[in-house]
Amino acid sequence: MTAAADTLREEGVAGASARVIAARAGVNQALIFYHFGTVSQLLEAASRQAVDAAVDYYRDRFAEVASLSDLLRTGRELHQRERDAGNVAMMAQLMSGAAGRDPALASAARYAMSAWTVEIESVVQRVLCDSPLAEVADSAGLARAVSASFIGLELYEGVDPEGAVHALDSLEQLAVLVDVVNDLGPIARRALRAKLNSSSSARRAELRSAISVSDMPGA
Amino acid sequence: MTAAADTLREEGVAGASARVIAARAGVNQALIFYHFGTVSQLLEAASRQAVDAAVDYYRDRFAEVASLSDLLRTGRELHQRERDAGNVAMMAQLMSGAAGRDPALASAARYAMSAWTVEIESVVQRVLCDSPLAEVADSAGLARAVSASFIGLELYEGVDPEGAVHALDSLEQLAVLVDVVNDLGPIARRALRAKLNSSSSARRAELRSAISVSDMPGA
DNA sequence: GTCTATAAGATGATAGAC
DNA sequence: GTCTATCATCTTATAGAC
Repeated sequence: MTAAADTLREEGVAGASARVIAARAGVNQALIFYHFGTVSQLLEAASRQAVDAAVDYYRDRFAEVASLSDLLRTGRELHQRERDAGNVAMMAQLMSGAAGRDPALASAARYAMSAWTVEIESVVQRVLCDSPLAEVADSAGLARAVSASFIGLELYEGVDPEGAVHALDSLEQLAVLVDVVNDLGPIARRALRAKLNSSSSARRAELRSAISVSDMPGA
Repeated sequence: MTAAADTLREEGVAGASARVIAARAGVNQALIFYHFGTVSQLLEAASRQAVDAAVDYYRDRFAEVASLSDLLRTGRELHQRERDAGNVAMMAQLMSGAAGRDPALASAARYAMSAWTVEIESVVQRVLCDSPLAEVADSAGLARAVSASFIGLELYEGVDPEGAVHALDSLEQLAVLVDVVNDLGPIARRALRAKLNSSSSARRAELRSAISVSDMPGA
């Protein structure tokens, strides 16, 4: 399973054949089918193990995160560590492999994303609960968006390393924006509420009429 | 080339073999090697064509974008259209295939990302130039981050469609945040400047000393 | 340019010895 | 459980007829 995970990380799904993995593990190719049935099922088992280990490692650390700047610092550390470990690359490969309608890889990708978003969501929710950002931030959706974005950035890094660093830097700069709104407190909260009533509710009304629910509050 | 692009979109890199592509085009497999040399080179040519067509289509539309809400509306439209066309999925497949050290696919992925970020960057720069956000937003890095994030979200969508919609919704909600800071104008600008001096310059100082450049303005 | 035929190799998977 | 040996199948890629 270690050999499978390493091969997936370094060679991608395309290079993760039974023979390549078995050679890396120093065993015979037939063993893979004896123990796991198919190559995809081995990759699934290996990635589940890797994701579980990584998420377990961060659970304690996540629990200590109390503020937004804590979150950003932990996030930076997590990204760098997981990047070096190659787990993000592994998830990216699982997801692109899953697009070729491989049920085992799809299941592995779903599991990995779910494991991460569950943890991230609880942290985001805790940190944002008494911030004006709670008005606009949906922690569940946000956790998924953050996870997915990191997958994309990892793939981008494989293709244009300097560009990816550039992109990450600019996202960090943008985090200052969140900090500012947070610090602005009641002023920001009032401005956000006003915005939400004028723009967003119009879109929501469209949505509601589209699904023929007519119990919206009087405009 | 159309058949190659379609196969890449629908079956992924793993399923994009010479025989599959040729069958889709209704021609013989050997023609691919006659015209393009290798399968990867065909995929490269096909993706360049698709990217060029897509970017050309949006160039005029991008030119009309004048405000931040314009940008968000165009962005939403672009995302939906390109998603349906499958171009984001194609880029995702190119990038994950490139991770397996395929030079032609890597080149194709680089070209696609570059083509999009060049266009997006100019729009972002134009829209943000007289906004307080210009203080923290690096348009080049931001354009790359946005492009990469959409790649990740596309892959995620293939694995968990409802979750991906959720993630996109929450990003749209978060866009209201940007709107608010924009509207707050001078107040936000002052708060941002203050933040940048206190937190970010410390990090920049670390970086500068790390690369042994000592010409930073007196603290 | 397009085809048939074919080489030369990789792949997933199984059968059976040990 | 682990191996060897083998299968059918798929792969890229080339040679040569038309």
